[in-house]
Amino acid sequence: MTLDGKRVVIVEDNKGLRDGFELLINASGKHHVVNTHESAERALEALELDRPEIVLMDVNLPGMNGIKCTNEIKKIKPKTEILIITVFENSTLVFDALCAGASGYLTKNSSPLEILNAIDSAAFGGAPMSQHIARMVVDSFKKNNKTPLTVRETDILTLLSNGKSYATIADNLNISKETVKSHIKRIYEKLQVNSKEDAIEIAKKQKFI
Amino acid sequence: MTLDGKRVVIVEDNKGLRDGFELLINASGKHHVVNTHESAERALEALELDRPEIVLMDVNLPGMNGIKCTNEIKKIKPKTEILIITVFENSTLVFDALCAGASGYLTKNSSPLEILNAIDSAAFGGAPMSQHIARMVVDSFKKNNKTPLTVRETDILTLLSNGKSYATIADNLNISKETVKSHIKRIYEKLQVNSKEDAIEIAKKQKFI
DNA sequence: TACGTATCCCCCTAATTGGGGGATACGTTT
DNA sequence: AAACGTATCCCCCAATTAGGGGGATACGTA
Repeated sequence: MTLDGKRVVIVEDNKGLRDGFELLINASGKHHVVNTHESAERALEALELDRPEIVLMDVNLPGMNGIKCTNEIKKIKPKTEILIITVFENSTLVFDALCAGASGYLTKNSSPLEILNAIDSAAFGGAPMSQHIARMVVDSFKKNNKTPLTVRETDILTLLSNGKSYATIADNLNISKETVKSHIKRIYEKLQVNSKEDAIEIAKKQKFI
Repeated sequence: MTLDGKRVVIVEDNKGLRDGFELLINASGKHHVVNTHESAERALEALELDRPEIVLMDVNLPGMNGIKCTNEIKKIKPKTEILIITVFENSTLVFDALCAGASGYLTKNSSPLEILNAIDSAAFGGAPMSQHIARMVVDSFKKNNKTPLTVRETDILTLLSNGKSYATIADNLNISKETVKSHIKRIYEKLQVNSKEDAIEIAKKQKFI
């Protein structure tokens, strides 16, 4: 497969790393770094001139952080691919970054080759992630198999947790509203709660739903 | 990094592919195939004897499908790493597989090297995915930046969509219940709905929340 | 100045929720 | 055969909630 060179911008406050990434990418001959910035604010100011197709973004920056910056860039130029490169792999940070529109998430111990591959991958519509991050993301979907709830109860609690009323749930499942009530009573018993809110909170925490 | 050989089981109804995968893995010298099965039912029967550490699982199987089988294996042996290998990359299928506990999702056009790498990755706690699948998964987190809702309104609708009552939302945000009501009125106006259920449905569909 | 945003208040009614008490039917396990 | 779990449906009742209507104040920005 052929690969056009992409316009890359680097946002990283550490000068050593910034220069290192720039050298690495330019030396590869595939892509070219059009600019580098030491803060999110500077990167946003220069966005229209830089016209990056790919941005390597640090998270911990002086002033505006990299996640907020990702969000801002996506608002202005939604097609920009943003790769987070950071030492932190805190799960909240990872999911916040992805919600903000980041296309990938690499840790700074990635090898030069991995970083170049990640840029290629992003250029081709992939989502490069460090192994550990990828597992974190995939695991976030995984349901707990040790649920005390029956399939029917799980269905009903899931609908309830999506803001549906008893009537709507009954309608969706083609059963009577009274049946829904009965199931919910059992759910509350099993989870040892006595309100919708508590049931949802506990069930989500334990990934029953 | 060193790598212990893993016990691999293949579940695939196509004999050609099944034998091909087996040959590939055994020839690599890293891992060994302890058994292969042409159906989910057979694989489950043999689970205790096979004691697989990694399972390559097809989705389209005669009888029980690969996703249901993934769920069953995870119930009995939660530590088993299951890699889905299929021609289908329908998004519902991908997310169902991950919810069922699959650790990775590869498409059948993956090269032999990619498949071997995926097994290594799974053995090391990664989550191997084809580029396109990875992007699908990452994109599922992405919020729509073109929301008509303000930050405050988005916060409130998010809490509402998690089953919270006006009172709880007010409490969480340290504002009066009347303020919550005001915001919700504005949200309904903007989304042109007049109920919680409709607002949540529309907002979710458009990834405002 | 006007607009959007965020905050708070009143009134009112209908719908919803949750707790209590049941019942029937079906399949599995003891 | 009896007990259990599951799924289905019904009644009554009280408190809370949701939604619609009408406001107000304050702050910052266009």
